[in-house]
Amino acid sequence: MTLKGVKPFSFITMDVMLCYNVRTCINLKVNQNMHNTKHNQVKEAIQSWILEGKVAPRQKIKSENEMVEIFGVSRHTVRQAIGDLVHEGWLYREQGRGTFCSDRTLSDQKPNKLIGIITTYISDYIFPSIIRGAESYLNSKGYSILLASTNNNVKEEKACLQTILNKNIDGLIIEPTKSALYNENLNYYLGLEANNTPYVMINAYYPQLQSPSLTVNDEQGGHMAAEHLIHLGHRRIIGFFKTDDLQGLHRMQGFLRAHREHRVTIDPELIVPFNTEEKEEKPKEALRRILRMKSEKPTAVFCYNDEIALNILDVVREQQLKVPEDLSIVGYDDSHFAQASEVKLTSVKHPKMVMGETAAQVLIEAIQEKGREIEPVVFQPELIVRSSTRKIE
Amino acid sequence: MTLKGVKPFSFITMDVMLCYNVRTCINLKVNQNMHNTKHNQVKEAIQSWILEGKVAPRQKIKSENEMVEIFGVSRHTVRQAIGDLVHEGWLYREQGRGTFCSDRTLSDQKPNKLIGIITTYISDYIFPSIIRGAESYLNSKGYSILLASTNNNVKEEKACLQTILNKNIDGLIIEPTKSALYNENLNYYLGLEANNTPYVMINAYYPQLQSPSLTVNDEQGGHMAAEHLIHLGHRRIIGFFKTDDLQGLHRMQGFLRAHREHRVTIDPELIVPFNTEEKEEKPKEALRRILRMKSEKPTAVFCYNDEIALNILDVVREQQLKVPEDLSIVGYDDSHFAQASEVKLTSVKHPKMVMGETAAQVLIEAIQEKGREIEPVVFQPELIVRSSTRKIE
DNA sequence: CGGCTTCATATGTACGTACAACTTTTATTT
DNA sequence: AAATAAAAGTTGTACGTACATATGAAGCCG
Repeated sequence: MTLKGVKPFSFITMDVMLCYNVRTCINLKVNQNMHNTKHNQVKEAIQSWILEGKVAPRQKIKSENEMVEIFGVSRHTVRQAIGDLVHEGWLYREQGRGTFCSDRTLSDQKPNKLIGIITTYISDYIFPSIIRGAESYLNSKGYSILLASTNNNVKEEKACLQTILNKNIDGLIIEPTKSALYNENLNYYLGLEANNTPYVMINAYYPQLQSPSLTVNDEQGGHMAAEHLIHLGHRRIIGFFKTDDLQGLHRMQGFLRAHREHRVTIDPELIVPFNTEEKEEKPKEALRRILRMKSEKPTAVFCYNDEIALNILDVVREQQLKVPEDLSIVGYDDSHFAQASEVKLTSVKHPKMVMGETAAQVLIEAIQEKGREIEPVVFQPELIVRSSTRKIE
Repeated sequence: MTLKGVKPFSFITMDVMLCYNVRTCINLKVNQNMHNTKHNQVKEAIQSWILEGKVAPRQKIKSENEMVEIFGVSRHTVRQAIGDLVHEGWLYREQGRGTFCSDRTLSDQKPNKLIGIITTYISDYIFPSIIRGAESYLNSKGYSILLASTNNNVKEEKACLQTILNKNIDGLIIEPTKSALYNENLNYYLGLEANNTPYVMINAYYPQLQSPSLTVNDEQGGHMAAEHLIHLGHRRIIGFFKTDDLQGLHRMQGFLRAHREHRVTIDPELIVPFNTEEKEEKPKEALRRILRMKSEKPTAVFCYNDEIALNILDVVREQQLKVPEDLSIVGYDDSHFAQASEVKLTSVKHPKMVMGETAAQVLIEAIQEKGREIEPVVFQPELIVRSSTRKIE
């Protein structure tokens, strides 16, 4: 009874001899693992295929049943051998497809089943949805989540990156800080790549870095919102845009493009940029100022997001105006806020939970299949028309 | 044919059902890893012995044949489960002697600077504040955060506890699931204590377990809200209470006590209990029903939280009533929502970020000063009076 | 008592069968 | 030609058996 396909050893014949051999070896603490069990011989045979280059990484090896024939052993024994090699990282199995040689080029780190997530704000109104989407997917895959937030502050981002990268994570989902500006933490991302740790950026990306990202087509979102208002007959539309992240700039681009395409001239007075620190007061004051102006009154407002829209609504009430009769308003994000007020906001909707989930998904794929490129995903927004906008003459 | 020693699931009976269940779940990308294979159930059972402290390090666990009897599965299956756990470092085997629990304390003694946080909902409107409070404090102390959410579901809580406890955390902040009901995961908390890992509960606690907790005095909050309305002259006050967590029950208690103290009789028709699953529709329908009734109309409403209050506001508008002229409304939590609408809600405010921060603080103290008892903290709520309540005759 | 065997019990190896779950290929139908 | 169904191939789970090997305790005996 011999293991057919293997050269060096035969079974029973060597068995007795080797028993003594092994026993003496044990004292020397050498080759203790080299029991000449059948599954170990099969294991070594497979291993030699890999080492000798007979199978390349990602290439399918012989099926279990073929090996049963080749080695003349039971399937159980073959599975035992393969199982060991899978645990040791030589192979991976895919049900229904086969067993494959893994790419052990730079791996060799025990999987921690740990994913880092860095967001700008934890308590802001839409990020929890994104986190939740990622959380539910990752949890279902047995991964844990390491969470940190940067408060849209580059220094804090640096601190987050440092603490999280110390934890030997398998992957990272990050919403970059102030993406419109130059970021001094680029080195950390380059380090991630050098370390072969996959990462995805959500909501934004650094143009300098060609990093995989999931984004919403904000240019189109801004375009949709503006076009909606223009189609309703509005010609003087105020636009509030946050300009320290790319999302705001893109929304503004789309907003302007819609105006150009429909040959609506833009009054620069009506374009109000602001940054994170000014979000509470600047848009409100700008609106009051614009309403005081002698020139032709604006008839519509596009807001960077629903939160700003609600602030704007406060000013509208204070000025005794009515929505949508006197002023149409379009928000962005389609958050809880959009339906909280007496005026149900027309808003640009985009996937939130799904984005988190997708981020998690592509990340896990990149982890499981080392070396696989993460392809950028762009989500298309959708305009949800409610009662805050109306047609005018 | 059932896996005897394990409570929750039975095999073949569930097997076929779950096949389909799993298949549908896959589309939802949920729980894909939680195959309910027999060897996985056995594995989890053994793992829980360890986590719950039923077997100490270096102690022998039940033999394979005993487990065959206990679980009613084949030896092959038991070996598969044990094999996995050996690979993952939970157990080690010695031929002829038995299988033993490995001593994982010695191996990774180094402080991990890792704190687990388990909440019910991540995306719900006030929890992000709590998480953020904890996050900012912990980050400043150089700790990282491991996050998971239970969706207020006991089964998911179990899964969270298992994955997080695998990660060798230094401490745990947990918001318990459905605290008004009996919880089957108590063993895990006892295991934490046995393992000398400090933990704090927030928002709720299990009376059975004498666990350290941070809570809001919800009884007083309910009392304040009701007393405020009674002082304003209201005598028929509707109360919406969530009754599957302790917070809701406490708010109800305080609400009732205020009525008793001021000798205001309570119409049972006006007390509306609901649970998590019914929160969207039941309160709204109840209000419509009450307003249709022939009896004397109620003049005020107390809502379990601001989210419910906003739903109620929708019904109020639909019925063409005015707030506060026709109906006074008091909310709870003083969330963003309280100021989102045209009616600025009177609401019961409690510390949110501060609670998260305090939880983190006491936990870190308990970690640094081993053996120190964590003293329970009760936060006092505060009534923020806005324009949704008014005096009546 | 010390040393030996024997026996019960534990894990380790190896064989076998059957069916489930998944993927890919082929054949069939529309 | 495209959509659909069936078949074949592959890994995954689970049952069973048998015997090998290692340990520890009980019993035997010089």
